[in-house]
Amino acid sequence: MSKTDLRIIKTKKGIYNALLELMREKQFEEIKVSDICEKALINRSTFYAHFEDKYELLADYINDMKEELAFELKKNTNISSTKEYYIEMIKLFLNHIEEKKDSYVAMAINNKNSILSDIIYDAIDHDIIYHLDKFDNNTGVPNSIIAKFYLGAVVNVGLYWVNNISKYTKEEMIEYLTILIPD
Amino acid sequence: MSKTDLRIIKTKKGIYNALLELMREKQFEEIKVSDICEKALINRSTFYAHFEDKYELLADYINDMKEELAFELKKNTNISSTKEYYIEMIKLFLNHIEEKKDSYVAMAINNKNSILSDIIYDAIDHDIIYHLDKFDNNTGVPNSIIAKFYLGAVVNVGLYWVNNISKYTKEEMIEYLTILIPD
DNA sequence: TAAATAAGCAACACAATGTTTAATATCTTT
DNA sequence: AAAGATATTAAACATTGTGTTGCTTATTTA
Repeated sequence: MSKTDLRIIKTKKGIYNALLELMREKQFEEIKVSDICEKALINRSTFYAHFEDKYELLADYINDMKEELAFELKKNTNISSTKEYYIEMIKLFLNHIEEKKDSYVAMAINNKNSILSDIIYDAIDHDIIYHLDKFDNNTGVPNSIIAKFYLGAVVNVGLYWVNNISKYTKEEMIEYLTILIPD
Repeated sequence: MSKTDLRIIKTKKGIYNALLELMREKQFEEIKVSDICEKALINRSTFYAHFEDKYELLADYINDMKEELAFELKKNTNISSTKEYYIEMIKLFLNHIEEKKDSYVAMAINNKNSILSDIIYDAIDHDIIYHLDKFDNNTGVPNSIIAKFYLGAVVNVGLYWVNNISKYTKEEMIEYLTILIPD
């Protein structure tokens, strides 16, 4: 298992950056493979050597973000109570947004949050249901629906923050969500 | 101000239906203008007489759904309390999904809920903030964030229902949401 | 430094888009 | 029901972006 050729790493990184920049300017659909190549300073055939098309490129990018987020969320070892678990999750989630701000904001600008939702839901959804199943539930509401409810709530607030990231600090956001989530 | 030519109404309707059918089969991106025309039994130049491209077509369709939903939600005259307002909203919302099931399910199948979220958020968002501003808020959390929180929650549960519409009845969904929303 | 391989270049076929024209069908109006 | 208006058709066309290929050049690895 030899390491990847430096040139490959370099061009791939260039392609990703070009995509990100372009997504800040216009909708993904309007972006041409040739635009990406122009910005990344590579030949078009080089692009096709690495990706089938721009959709695969985006999928790869999204997948990376998804994996990174999922990796971060795995750090949540707090299993004392449901509420504490949620809060810890939220902290990890907002931290990650703050760190990868550029990617998140570009996605938010570009696609009306839809891609972002996909990323986040996929990363969190399973984990949360699995967690809920470990606790008693005397509400009469199926766990799957409880999970969707709070997941949707937190993600939507998170997205709002991505779109208004200068308006509130991360600490304020955590405080607000802590209040809104019931004990 | 004369009324619209019957031919126009007919072809536009045909185009919308064709789009809907195709979206049940494949992703919007994969759908060609010529596919739509083939299914709608019209000439391609006719399509271009009505729409700039398939994106405008989809935008128009989405806009119609948005307006219909917003129209339904206006029927919410319940201003007694915040909770009752929410519940009434949810009922109108789920009713509308049930009535326009075909459109919603096609969108859900097709685009991972992203388009749907746009439709619903846009229709509800303003209304909900406006409503919240009329009541006292002693939680310490800004109204805009409270709105995003519950809106995200309800919409996400709604989307889950769209994707699993046979699993629970509308009445069950209303019951669950009534439990999850605090007094 | 030699061998391997990634990137560049240029030409290509191809598919789908969007436009235009004149002929034809359908609708509206009187 | 006929005349006039206009939406639709069919066919041809230019254009654009895609994806591929064969060959050359540059960079990296070992």
